[in-house]
Amino acid sequence: MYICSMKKSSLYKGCLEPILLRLLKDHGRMYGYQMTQMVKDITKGELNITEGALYPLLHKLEEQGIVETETEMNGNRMRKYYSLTKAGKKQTSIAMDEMKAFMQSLEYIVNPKIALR
Amino acid sequence: MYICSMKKSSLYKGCLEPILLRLLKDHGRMYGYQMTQMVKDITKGELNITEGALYPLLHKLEEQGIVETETEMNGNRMRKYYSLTKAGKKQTSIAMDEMKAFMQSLEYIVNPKIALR
DNA sequence: AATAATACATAATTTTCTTATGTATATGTA
DNA sequence: TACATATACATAAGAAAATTATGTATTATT
Repeated sequence: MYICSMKKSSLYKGCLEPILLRLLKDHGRMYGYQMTQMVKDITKGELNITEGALYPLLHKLEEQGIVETETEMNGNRMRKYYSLTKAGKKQTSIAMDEMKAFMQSLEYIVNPKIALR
Repeated sequence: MYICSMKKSSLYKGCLEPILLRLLKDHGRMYGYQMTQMVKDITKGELNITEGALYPLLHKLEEQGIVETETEMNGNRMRKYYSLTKAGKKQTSIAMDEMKAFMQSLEYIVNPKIALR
């Protein structure tokens, strides 16, 4: 075998939806590009959401009634603002509980000494 | 829209490989079924690795020279033991660093007050 | 003037699961 | 003893959820 310069495959696969829900819960009303920048900022450059993942997911969430949108013009440039619906807030609450359980599970696995009694 | 009993979609998508590497790093030599049971145990039933995800991944890791195998009989029943190769240990070290960075990123997002200075 | 950043969108492809199915042995239980 | 469950592997079909590539267009920077 040979060691190649393994490209870091994305671990956050599967976590993108709860991440976006959390952002919207905390910041109320955001547009897509803003979400990518904010996630990059608060994770110190670690998590970079690709547009190909972001926009289709936002569209799906809108279809499902989790988020609702308002399109605004910033100069000549469009911004599509997303915010949680009532159902979306309920869903976010569930998703956050799941996330916390998931993160605890990862702790148990990655830091067994600390996590286990 | 209507609220359905949302099935918890698997958040650990993408994390399975580092999870298995961590297990093998900590426990040295394990067989597949044992990995599923151990993960279920230490996560208190939260993470349930399906066989359809587990075995193909183990085979891939073997192909890549990350793990090596020894087949043993337990009575009349086969067990295929996996352990990290030298290259696998190096890869595990990298994967663990990535995992920790990822987990920190999730903390930043899910617990912004605690995580941010 | 050219490049990078902002801001959206979508299609093709790949990765990585879930679900279903199959084989076989061992164990617990009614 | 028969049946269900647990142990132990494997693989195929399908779905989910990304990546990568591409496209349009405006604004800011060098």
